[in-house]
Amino acid sequence: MKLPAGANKGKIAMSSERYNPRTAEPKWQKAWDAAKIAEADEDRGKRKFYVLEMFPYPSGRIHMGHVRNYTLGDVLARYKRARGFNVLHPMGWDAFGMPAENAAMDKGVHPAKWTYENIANMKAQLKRLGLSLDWSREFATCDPDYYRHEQEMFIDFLEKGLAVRKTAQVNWDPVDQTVLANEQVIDGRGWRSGALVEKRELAQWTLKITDYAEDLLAGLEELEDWPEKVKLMQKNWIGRSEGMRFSFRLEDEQGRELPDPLPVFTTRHDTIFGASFVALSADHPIVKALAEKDGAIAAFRRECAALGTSEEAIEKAEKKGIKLPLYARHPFKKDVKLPVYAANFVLMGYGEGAIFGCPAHDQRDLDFARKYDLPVVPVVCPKDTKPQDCEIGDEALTDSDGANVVMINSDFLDGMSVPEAKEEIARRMEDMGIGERKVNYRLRDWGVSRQRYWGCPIPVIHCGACGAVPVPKSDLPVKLPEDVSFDKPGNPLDHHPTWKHVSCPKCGKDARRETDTFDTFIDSSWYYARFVSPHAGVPVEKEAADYWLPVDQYIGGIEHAILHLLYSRFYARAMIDTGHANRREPFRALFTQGMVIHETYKDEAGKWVEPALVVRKNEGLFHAETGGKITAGPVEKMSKSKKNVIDPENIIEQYGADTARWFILSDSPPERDIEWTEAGAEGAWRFTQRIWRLMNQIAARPEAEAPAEISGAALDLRRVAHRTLAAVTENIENLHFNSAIARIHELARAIADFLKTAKDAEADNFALHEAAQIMIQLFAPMMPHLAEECWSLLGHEGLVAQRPWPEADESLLAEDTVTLPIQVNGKRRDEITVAKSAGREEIESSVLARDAVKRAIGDKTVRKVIVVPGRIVNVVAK
RNA sequence: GCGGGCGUGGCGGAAUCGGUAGACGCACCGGACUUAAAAUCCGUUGGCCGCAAGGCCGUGGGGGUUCAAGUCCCCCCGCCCGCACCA
Repeated sequence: MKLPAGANKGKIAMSSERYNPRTAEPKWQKAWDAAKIAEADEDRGKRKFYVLEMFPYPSGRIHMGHVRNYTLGDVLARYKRARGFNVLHPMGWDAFGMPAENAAMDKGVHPAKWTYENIANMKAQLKRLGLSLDWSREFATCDPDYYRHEQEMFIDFLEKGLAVRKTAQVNWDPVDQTVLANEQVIDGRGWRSGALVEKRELAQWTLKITDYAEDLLAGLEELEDWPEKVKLMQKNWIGRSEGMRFSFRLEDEQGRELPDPLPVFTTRHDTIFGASFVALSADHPIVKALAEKDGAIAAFRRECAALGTSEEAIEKAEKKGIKLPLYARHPFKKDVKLPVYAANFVLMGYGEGAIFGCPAHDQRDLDFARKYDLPVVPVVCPKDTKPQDCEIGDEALTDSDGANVVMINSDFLDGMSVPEAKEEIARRMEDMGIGERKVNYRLRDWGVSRQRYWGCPIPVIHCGACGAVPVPKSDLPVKLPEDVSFDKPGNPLDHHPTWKHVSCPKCGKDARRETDTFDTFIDSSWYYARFVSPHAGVPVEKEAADYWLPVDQYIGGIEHAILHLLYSRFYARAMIDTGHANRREPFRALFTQGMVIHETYKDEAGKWVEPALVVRKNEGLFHAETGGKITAGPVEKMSKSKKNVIDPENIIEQYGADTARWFILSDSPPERDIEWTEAGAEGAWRFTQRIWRLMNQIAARPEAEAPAEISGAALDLRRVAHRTLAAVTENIENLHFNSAIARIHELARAIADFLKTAKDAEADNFALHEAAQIMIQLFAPMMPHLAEECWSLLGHEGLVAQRPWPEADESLLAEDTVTLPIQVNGKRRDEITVAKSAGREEIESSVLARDAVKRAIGDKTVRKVIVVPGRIVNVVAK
């Protein structure tokens, strides 16, 4: 658009109305939909960028955490598109799970109806945020077309032996009436219900994640763009430890040797000469067998089972045991028999469920030995202590550093370092054929059976004759029955009159369908891969996966550091081994965002009050309705229970999506918690209006051709604009959105200042239009609606959303003069502006000639002048 | 207990490599415009001393390395997070 100089000038500037997001935002959202800006290009010749945010559970309404998560992803998606990438930015729904069943029980709504209605609501809310999502790829995990592939892959896992049926002690959530995986038990309580978890023996389907323990650990090394914290948490969770598995010969009280030796696991085989007892888990098969004949042992077992696994329970729990009528022969001391106990601190699920106790060098063993008056023999001694002076008090000596300690009281090991002693024992035990080196993991296999309705049916049929038979793939999907009732506790699938009664696919006899459904974490373990070919007849279409995977940037909350992110990494591997994909790591880069937090409020009665009802006056806070005094409490994660929730819907209604997006990006770096404040939101709103006024002023000026010569203030403005462009580009690349926003504020200020004195000259108008255009493009990823509105106001064609990212002019980034701070003895005293090309001597002499410098030097002698080119000058004087 | 992170004005935070500490925003205060309000605009704001010029102190505390430390090293304090009887 070219206007004659002066046309419209004044008129527009005077009449610049306020920017109205309520009309502008829906308009541009429609324009984007029509232009399909967010749909990934099928052209696979282009560089791709797959940005994914953790998909939401369709609870019914979006919350501020979603706004933050999806805004972060959207900024990146829009930016990468402008940089010429073929961007995949999809959205779906993690739609199975308990809340839908709870709604069914509370309100009598069918889980499917409840879920799909919630999805519709939330989708509309997400659209109002102006997110550039490729909705053509949308799916919900409860769509039979999604879960049929999950069933198919499970059948492949079964064939590969990656899925097995195991009877195991499981975590039982008595409130949700279902099994939980280890990862889903937090501090002894169910992750969802918060109920104290009980232990139960149950047969259930298990995925062999432990087969990949080593590879899951090794793979962490390659994940350079994952937060160290998350990698460390996964590493600790996998919990690799190197040690030995070896066996004791056992004798009964009459000295008769038992047929089977007793294997134990240890990482401190070097301390074998300090062994003074052997301890078995209360759930060890030997203890179970003995308990059948001995009431006291049976009672001890019951006592252990009753013990909770919560933090307090473990901390308070005394080391306790019961002597068993057995002895273990020491492998290296001929005549020594060690007493055998069942002990409450030995876990059946780790190692062999049996240990040898060396009290001098393990705190638990020491506590136990003191209680039962067992010998405490030190076998590792600090180098600076004489062996005969080495005594153990209430604290075990656990230092095993080769440099600090030495072996004592250990026959052929005496004088060795701990690593040497370990090696020697390992060698001897291997020679004797009683043990071998072994690596143990803390990680357990993943129990995936859940006794629930609203989940993916496990595609198996139990036949009296044939056992567990996979449903033939041609019969997939095994669909959930729709006519279910929730009036009885327990699993509605199990109660259904007909659903489970089927014939065996193998022999045709009457059989029973598996009524358990999958843990919903399975659904979310491979959804990222489904997005590459969401309508394919196979789980993942190979060519699409080869092009799009892995996810280039994954964004979500830290709370999934272990659960979801570890399961997904396992699934990627299992899918390779079953021929469904070929990327070992699903997420190349991971970003964990902080929470959205808000001040809490209480009224005089101590009840929580929602922020909307709090009025701020000079004298303090008051209740909007009752007028009572309000006390502000700590700033905490938004939660319904504390009522400190801000509904994104209200914010969008009041200020528009751009303001919400801008504020949530501006105040804190994205990995940290951000406090939502009314004042901050208003600040963001004011900024949108300020931009709008600026743009109106510029629009009133004619766009000019670049003049041959440009100097003075116009040149300075161009410099600021191009420098801001370079800085913001780098900030976005590094996800430093808060800093990017600070730079954009500065550019806005520079444009406003320039406008005060700008003439109606070609150079000035050119610089203004250029700066405006750059600024619009810079904030377009963050405030996309306002950007389009300004773009069109300035008369540009098309959509900013489809414009390539601007390039900074290198010649404008370079400075010809530079201002150097001058320090004298490390303290800043003055500054000097010199030509960039100025030499060291030149700078030095002009620095020393300055009054402020002379004053600071006083009567001292200049020893040295340090000139760091382009940085600083430091005069050292004594 | 084990492992990890963080600590900068009234607040959120900025500060590639060690190189002007406090960018930018919020809040506050002062001013302009207005009959008034809203909106907007301009300005001040780390602390102490000083009329000013300027000086001294200052990134949780203490020590160290360096011409120079928020940044590197050692010790301590405080807060936060993860795991937790894992042999």
